[in-house]
Amino acid sequence: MILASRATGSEGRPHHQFRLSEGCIALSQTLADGRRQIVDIVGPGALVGIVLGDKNRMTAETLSYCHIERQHGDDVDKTYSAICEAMKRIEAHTVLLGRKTAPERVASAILDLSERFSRPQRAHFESPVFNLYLGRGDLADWLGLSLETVSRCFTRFKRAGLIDFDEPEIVTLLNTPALQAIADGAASA
Amino acid sequence: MILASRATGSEGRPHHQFRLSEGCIALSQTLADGRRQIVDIVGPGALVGIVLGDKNRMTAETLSYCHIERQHGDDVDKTYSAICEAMKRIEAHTVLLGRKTAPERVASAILDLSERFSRPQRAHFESPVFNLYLGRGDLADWLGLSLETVSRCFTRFKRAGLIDFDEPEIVTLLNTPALQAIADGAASA
DNA sequence: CGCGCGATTGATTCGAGTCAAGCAGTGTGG
DNA sequence: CCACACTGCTTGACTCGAATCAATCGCGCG
Repeated sequence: MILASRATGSEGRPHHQFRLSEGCIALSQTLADGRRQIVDIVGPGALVGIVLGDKNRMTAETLSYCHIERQHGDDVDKTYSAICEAMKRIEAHTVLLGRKTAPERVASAILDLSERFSRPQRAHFESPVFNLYLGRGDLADWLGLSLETVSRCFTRFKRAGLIDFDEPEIVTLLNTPALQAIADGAASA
Repeated sequence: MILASRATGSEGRPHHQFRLSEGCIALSQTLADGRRQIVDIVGPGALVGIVLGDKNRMTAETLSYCHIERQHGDDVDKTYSAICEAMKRIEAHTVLLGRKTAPERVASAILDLSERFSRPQRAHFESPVFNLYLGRGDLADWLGLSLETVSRCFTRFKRAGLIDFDEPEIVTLLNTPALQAIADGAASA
């Protein structure tokens, strides 16, 4: 499914925003020769359409069943805090893309997505399990890597006992602190 | 000069924003081991403090003499369009960091900065000259490259007759379309 | 002068990309 | 039911672009 990117009026600020209440959406841009970069992954609670901005050539595609509700633009405080969230995500991602190594990127992504898409845990002592809505190729386009490199990092983390997965999209976190250390650039592998 | 990053109220939306009327400011984040990433370069007319968001650990440093004026937060339309501009900049930069090669990044940066910091041209047939407010190291931290790679790209463009410079911070554009082609990933070198 | 800082240039290394199989799961049609 | 194609993931061998390491240069300054 492709969403049209018309959430705003012709020039001024938008009269309403769209809030994603359920699901996962990827916003991406593509260069002339086909190189693709996913600019943001939108999860439940976030606004679709801010990142789209006003006149940006941006493609949005849903990565799951999605439910979007209209939020009236009058709720300025709510909108403002959602914009701040989006900014924070993109800033953090900028650092990731500019300065982190491949394993650091993948660890960061796993932790980020696990927080935003974690399934309700049955018991508090269970390891958190979550659904990666992105395939390896989408992850690559989000993290500025190649599909193969992403895959290699996953198997490396799996072999190191940091994560586990049987189906490649359903991931269990086995050692969150170690992953965090890698994501922060404090650990070697 | 280091600016404190307190432009907002404790939790809600800010009561006022700060608009940069003159000069150039770099907003950056740094990883534990010292790797630095400049997240945005703020030029005249743009708001300082949006990108800072609410609770972001972000360093702002001026790269020139700067003049900042307070803009009251009530001017929502103006603020909104400034936010859109900032979003556009960061989105474009995300694509740059994730998917562009070193020469493409440098060409993009030169064109971006030339637009935002071009000196008034004496005559319309003159080649545009502008002041790079960033040194090679800052450019590297902005473009996700090493200082040396940035330098090499500059000399490469100079030898190819695309740009010229005597002092390394004052650049003349000699072939804007070719630079644009490189920036867009449509040309090889 | 001698020092320090920023930029340039060169030689070498290395991380991630590319190219190329191979494998499992899923669906389709004979 | 099986052969076949197709899609997404994994794995391995090799290449290459950019990082790193290391001089060197030029300039401003105490």
